[in-house]
Amino acid sequence: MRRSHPPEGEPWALLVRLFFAQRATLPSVASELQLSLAQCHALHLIGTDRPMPMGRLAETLACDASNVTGLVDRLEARGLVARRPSTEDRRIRVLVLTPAGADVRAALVERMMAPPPALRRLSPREQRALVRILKRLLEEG
Amino acid sequence: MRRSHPPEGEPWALLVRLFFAQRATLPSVASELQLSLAQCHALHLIGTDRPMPMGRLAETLACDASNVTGLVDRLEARGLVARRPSTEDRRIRVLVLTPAGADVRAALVERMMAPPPALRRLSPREQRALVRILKRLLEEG
DNA sequence: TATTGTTATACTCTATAACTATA
DNA sequence: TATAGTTATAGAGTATAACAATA
Repeated sequence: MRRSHPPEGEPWALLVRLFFAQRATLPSVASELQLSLAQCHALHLIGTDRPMPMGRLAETLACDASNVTGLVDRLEARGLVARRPSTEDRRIRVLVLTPAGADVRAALVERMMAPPPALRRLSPREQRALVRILKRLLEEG
Repeated sequence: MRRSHPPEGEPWALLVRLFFAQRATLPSVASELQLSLAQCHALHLIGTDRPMPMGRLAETLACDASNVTGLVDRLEARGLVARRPSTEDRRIRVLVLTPAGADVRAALVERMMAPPPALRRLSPREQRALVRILKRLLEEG
């Protein structure tokens, strides 16, 4: 194996390890809620701030529109989301969460956003330093 | 929407945002190399330190063994991996990278591990602080 | 008997292309 | 003519259950 990536101690290598460690928990959360990863992602995006047209969901998920049709079909069949006609453009269908969908989404966000125990072991000063650094990392992309 | 998850400024919320921002780049790396995400993951795991029995790959990928059969079928059809009989237990098949597979894997790791430009904007002191904090976060799991 | 990997089957995810309704 | 969404179709990922070879 080539050693072209950064060595162990570099910050990025550590972040990647943290990503993978965290990524491993998402499938268990998903199966706990009887959702696929794609459904988790979609449910997370629907019903945040503003109504979600299907086209915008496809764009945000970076997938084809035809894919969203089937994805929403299944979420709708389970009573989690509903299609509503747009009042402005009759071609557009906006997605809304049903009460059941809002509950599942809340449970999902709850578990997804639950900080790992290791984070609580950081001192307040370390937590502030981490927040400051992460904000700088998120400034651009 | 319920506000049960940590508010914006909390370190974990920021890490999750960074996680999703980074995760969004993997599909483009994958399609660049003509690989699916599952194939990326498998290729990354095969050919690291020791030979990889199919059963251990299934375990590490947290998926069923029958899934690994098809996954390896396709990687093998593309000439990236090969099945070898185990010398110790004739039920076991171990996976090895072909030279072409090692090249693709190296390109994958190269791109996956490339630090984002934002990381370079951190001062050396910030980078050291980040490394120290991330090591503490990774101590346990 | 138990374990490793495969096969058969079914469902979900994903894309491309052709289509309908609307703009 | 262009756009939003659907349908048809195909390939990949995933799981369960039944199976063959080996332990």
